[in-house]
Amino acid sequence: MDKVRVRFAPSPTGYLHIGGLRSALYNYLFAKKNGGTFILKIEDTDRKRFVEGAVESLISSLDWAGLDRDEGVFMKNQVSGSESQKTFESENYPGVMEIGEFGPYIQSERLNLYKKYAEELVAKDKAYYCFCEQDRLDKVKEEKIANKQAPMYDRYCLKNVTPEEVNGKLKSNCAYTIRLKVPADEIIEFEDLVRGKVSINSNTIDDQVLMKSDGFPTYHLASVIDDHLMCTTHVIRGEEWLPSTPKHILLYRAFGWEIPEFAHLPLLLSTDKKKLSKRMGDVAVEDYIKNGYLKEAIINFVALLGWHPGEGETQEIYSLDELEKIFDIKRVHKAGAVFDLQKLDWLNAQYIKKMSVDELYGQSLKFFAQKDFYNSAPKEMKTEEYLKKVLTVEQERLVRLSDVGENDKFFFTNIDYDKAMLRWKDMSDEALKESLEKSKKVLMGIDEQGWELKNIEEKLFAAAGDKKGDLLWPLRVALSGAQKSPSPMELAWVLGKQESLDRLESAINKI
RNA sequence: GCCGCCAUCGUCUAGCCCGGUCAGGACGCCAGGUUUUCAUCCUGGAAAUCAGGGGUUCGAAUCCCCUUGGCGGUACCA
Repeated sequence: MDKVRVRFAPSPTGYLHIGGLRSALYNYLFAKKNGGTFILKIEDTDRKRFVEGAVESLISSLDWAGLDRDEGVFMKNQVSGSESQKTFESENYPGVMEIGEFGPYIQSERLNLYKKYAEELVAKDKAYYCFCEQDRLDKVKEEKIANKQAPMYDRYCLKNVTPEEVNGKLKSNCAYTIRLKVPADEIIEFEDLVRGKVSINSNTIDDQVLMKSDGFPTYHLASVIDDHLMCTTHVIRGEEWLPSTPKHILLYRAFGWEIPEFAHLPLLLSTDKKKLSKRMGDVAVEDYIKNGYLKEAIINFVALLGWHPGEGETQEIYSLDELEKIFDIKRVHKAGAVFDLQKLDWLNAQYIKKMSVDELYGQSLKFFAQKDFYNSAPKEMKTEEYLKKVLTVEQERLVRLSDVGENDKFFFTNIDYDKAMLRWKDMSDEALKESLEKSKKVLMGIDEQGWELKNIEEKLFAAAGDKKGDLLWPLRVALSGAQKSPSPMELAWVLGKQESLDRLESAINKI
């Protein structure tokens, strides 16, 4: 077999869709597993749906996820000078660089190529010029639907326009499209890597437009030409392409080109089992990044949506490295998978627990910076040391990075609470005051050097004896102003000696 | 409408190819335990008559057929 070459080919119509990320991931994993090449190309042939900045956004989401390309489209600042491969700047996107022998990798920069091949198809009598205007096309479609027929093009231009007329219209710059001449009564069959044998009767296939009147190719033409010229060996893409694959096969045949292998991935569905859409919540990878999900969790989660390593594998946590080793395209499911956030949350929490405090700190800073309670906190509560302590305590409770501090705002703000909250069970005021004084005494007895979690715990537990609640509950509330919080020892440790004593003092003053 | 694809706990799934364990795991849910609260963690539980119906077979989630349902496509969008 030729060296494996696969591609991810998004359209710059918005941000990277979570389903797109999964397609990219499966392509990437398939390439890695087989020692192949992973290529990123851009399908920007629809000028109406083009979104400014989308190419750059697509690239940055892919990079965030760590799906490194071997070839294709990159940001300029990513390209190091020592690349041995051919590199060149994109014509249409200023910040973008293309790397590889098969470029350009952006379809809008390959227009001449598509035109040439489309004309070749006409010359071979595999395609024809069509001069029909949209009005007529719409009318034909309406009639067919009214007659309960498939709404296909009626081949008017193939049947009624003579070659002389074609030449005349071409010379006078009439708008035209080029359509595929689909042969009649043919069963088109192919072997899909995940679905097995798929077959369709050519009579149900429309004479697909290949070149649009604006001079741009349609997806069908462009992707086939690219895949051939770029030596793509495996076309791994979403299931929505399954019905048009026979058109692509017809195209390969018309050109006399070798047909690549196909693998059509099941769709990602929202909880109502419909195709995952914006209405059901976030679908853009960027949104997940903003919401504090880790790339490890997203990759892990999305990998298992429609694929499983097989019998005997009961593990749920897989790193990208592991996935690269065990991925098998033949084990991809056929049925669509519902995208359910609960398991993602669980996975995310698992990965957060596994992080070092340094890592957690590094990734949490930008989330802290978005919080009002953090921004208005005093300087000493924004130091690296202080935040790392907060994070140490929060680590096992965090589900998303964006939650940092949310449940422990008292680490950053003045606290305010009702005196009654201080009371453990039916403690008297007397006993309560005594309890707080006792805590104060214990904490005062620990010097700054000894202000370590372990030491604080030891001393406080020793003082509490077997009536832990009597001592610890009032202390918790005094330090946090909250009923739910980390342990009072952790609170004291994070807050530091002075702040802890201050908060205790003001609790005592409430009584 | 027409064409195509698909179908195991609420969700992600193992098992299906090579018929023969109470159909296994994970998330979520419920209960209990650990714990000064919350979270973590541990233990246990409920949860799929394998979409339905027919075959084939001593025996079917697994093989065959039909039905139903869901999804996708049906654009000068990808």
